[in-house]
Amino acid sequence: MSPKAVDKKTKRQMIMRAALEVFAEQGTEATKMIDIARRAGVGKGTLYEYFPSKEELIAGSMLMMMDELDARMVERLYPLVDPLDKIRAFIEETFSFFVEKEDRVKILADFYAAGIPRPDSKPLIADIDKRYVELMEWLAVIIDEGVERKSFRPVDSKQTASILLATIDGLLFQAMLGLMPPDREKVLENVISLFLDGIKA
Amino acid sequence: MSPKAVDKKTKRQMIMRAALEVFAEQGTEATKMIDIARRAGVGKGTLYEYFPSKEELIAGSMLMMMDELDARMVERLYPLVDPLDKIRAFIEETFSFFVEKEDRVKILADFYAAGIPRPDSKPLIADIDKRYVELMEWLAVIIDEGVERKSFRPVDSKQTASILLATIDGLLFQAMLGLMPPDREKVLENVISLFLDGIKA
Amino acid sequence: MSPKAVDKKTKRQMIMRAALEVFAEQGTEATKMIDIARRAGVGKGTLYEYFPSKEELIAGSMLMMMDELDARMVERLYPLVDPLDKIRAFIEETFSFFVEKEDRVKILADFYAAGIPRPDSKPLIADIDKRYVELMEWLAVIIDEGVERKSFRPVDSKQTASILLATIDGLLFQAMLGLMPPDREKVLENVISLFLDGIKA
Amino acid sequence: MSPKAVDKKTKRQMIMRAALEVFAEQGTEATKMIDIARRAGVGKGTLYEYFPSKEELIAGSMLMMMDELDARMVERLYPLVDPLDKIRAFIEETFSFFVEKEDRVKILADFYAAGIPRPDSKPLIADIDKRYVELMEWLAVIIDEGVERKSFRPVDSKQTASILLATIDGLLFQAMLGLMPPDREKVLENVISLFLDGIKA
DNA sequence: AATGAATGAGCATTCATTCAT
DNA sequence: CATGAATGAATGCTCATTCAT
Repeated sequence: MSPKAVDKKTKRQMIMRAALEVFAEQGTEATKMIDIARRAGVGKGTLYEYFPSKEELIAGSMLMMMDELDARMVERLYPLVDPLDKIRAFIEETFSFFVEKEDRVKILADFYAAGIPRPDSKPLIADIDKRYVELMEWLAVIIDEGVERKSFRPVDSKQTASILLATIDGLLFQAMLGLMPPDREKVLENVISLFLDGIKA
Repeated sequence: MSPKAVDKKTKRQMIMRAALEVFAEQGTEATKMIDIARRAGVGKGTLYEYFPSKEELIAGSMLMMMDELDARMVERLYPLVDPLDKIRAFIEETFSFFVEKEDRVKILADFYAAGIPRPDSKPLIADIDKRYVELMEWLAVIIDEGVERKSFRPVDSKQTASILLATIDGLLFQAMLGLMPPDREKVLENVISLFLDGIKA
Repeated sequence: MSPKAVDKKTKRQMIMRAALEVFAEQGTEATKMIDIARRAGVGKGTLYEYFPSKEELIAGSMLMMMDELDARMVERLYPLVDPLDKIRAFIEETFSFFVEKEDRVKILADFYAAGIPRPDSKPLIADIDKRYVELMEWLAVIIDEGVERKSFRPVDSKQTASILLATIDGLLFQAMLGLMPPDREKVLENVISLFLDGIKA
Repeated sequence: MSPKAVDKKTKRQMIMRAALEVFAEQGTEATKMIDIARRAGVGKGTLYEYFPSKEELIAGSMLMMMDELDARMVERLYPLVDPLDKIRAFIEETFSFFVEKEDRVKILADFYAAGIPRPDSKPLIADIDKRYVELMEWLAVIIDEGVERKSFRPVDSKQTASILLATIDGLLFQAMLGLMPPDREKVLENVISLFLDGIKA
């Protein structure tokens, strides 16, 4: 990797980071290229040196965000052994990720919208569903471990993973709407407890 | 209510229904007023006789959809007594609603996006969060009933409702991305079972 | 043809006429859509009600011009019998057409450029070459008549037509550059005389 | 002239030659500076070391082409004595020049367009009309010689030159549109014969 | 009331030109 | 000298909205 290449890559990332900020504040649609350029501190034309179109810039930014979350997740879960700890950490980490950076959660609606398959045009982000499935399979492995260790009931691990992921997504959407209660700690505990013990008396 | 007034209201609804179809297919942003007009079989100008702007037409359509879901939910749950039956019916009904009509689920991303509070502009749909909260409180009441009847553990009913709603939303989002497994019946059973019994061995 | 249709067609022509004026003054490339709109006394968007793109507006205008010349030519030559008269009238009419309307001749370069076949993109005006060939064949018929009547030497009528047309075009290009002598009458006479008698002593 | 200076001049010409190639393929307007730079094998900035603007590069290239044609013409006609031979050679040489180099003829439309006087902006190539006039006068001298030697009728030599030049230009334009018949030899013969003997029986 | 032709504000994108290296 | 990354002025085109009929 020549120093040039690093610079180019770094600048690309800087632009995507600026874009994500503005996307979060205004939504991808309402965001104009000039807004991103100004936020990134570059000229409008410069954006097109790094991305062929607004669409690609959106897709790139979103994928970068996914990669960052993935990386953090791997790093966080790597040292853990107990499946229960892993799941707890998974939920915690996801929440932290989307809340720590101002408004990052507000990207989520655009993010999902970008993955919707439409009849006459490919989805904005091609493999968002594959990424999602990978995540689910990763969780499923953890759940399988738990089942093997007799920590969990013998559940359908894939569907259980799907449901857990759904719950996390759903809660993030509530946060997006401003509905999350201030004590996230307690919410987390309740999710864990509900997920583990159910609601039945 | 004069017959004229009824006609007006009916036509308004017809337009909103046409709009929802197109929104589902293309997303609200990509949908042009002319698309809606054509689908509704009216002229472009006519839309503006019934809605002052595209924004209001979007908001109106979404609220109509919410009202329809509400009405169906009330009708479906009204005869039920057992809190468990009510919750099961709630989940079932929500899924049916979003799946029975071709692609209705694809409106969801736009729907949530419409409710995001933005710094410099009010959310497209003003009270989406209140509606959401009402729904949650409704569910909370059901859960409270269950707790009272000792069917459920003594949980924080509001948070539990929030979590259940989140799970349902999340699963619908997965469906939106085309990830739902074909056997919704089984998914439903798993959700219910997980929600009731948790995962713990 | 309903009155609406007439209006639509008429307005389309009005726009093309305005466009031709501006094209002549500035060249097609330097002409902005807003220039044409202003000249036509309509809004910018209106142009797009009648033409899907600038390219199509250019092509349409040029074709209209060709049609006008064709129509005039037919009308002018129709009453004539003597091939020599026809050829003289053909040359006269072409010159008048391009000179009578201020600067119409200045469209010619763009006009021909529009017909150039390019490797990776179809020519702007698809059948300009066919139109040109038709014109040549038309002239060839006249020349054949002249040969038959023994007014002309037995020449290759197609090539002779090609050459005559070339001469006319070439003179128009000179006019375009501002090189035409003021006494067009005399030029015409010289062309006719040269074409008929050659230069040889 | 220092060796450096020669290099500079040589490089300038190399750039102009590259430019002409691209102009022929795409037209001057569609040609981007980067296209020329790549074809010339230099950086985009380098072009501006040799030409202050795209406009000047176009003008320079066109003038270079004219100079090349002039030089060839002088060399070709210099040994000839008979005015008829000169004229034949003139026509032949012009045709060869524009056909031998792939697509050179396709520059012609842009070339003429560049010479059109526009109301609010000087023509791209300032003296193209003067060059054209010089060429005509040169031809006129040849014709005068022919008249003097009684080879030609006593014609208006300037107008005759204009007409001959027009014919050549017009035929080149036909070639530009792809209309030239494959047997250029025969076309040439016909032009000569028509020009000399006319068409009259 | 219903319509759709007309409109122009607004935006993504292009590309000639500059200038730091 | 040579370069190409950076720039922003310039423009084709879209589409929500208006309003005369």
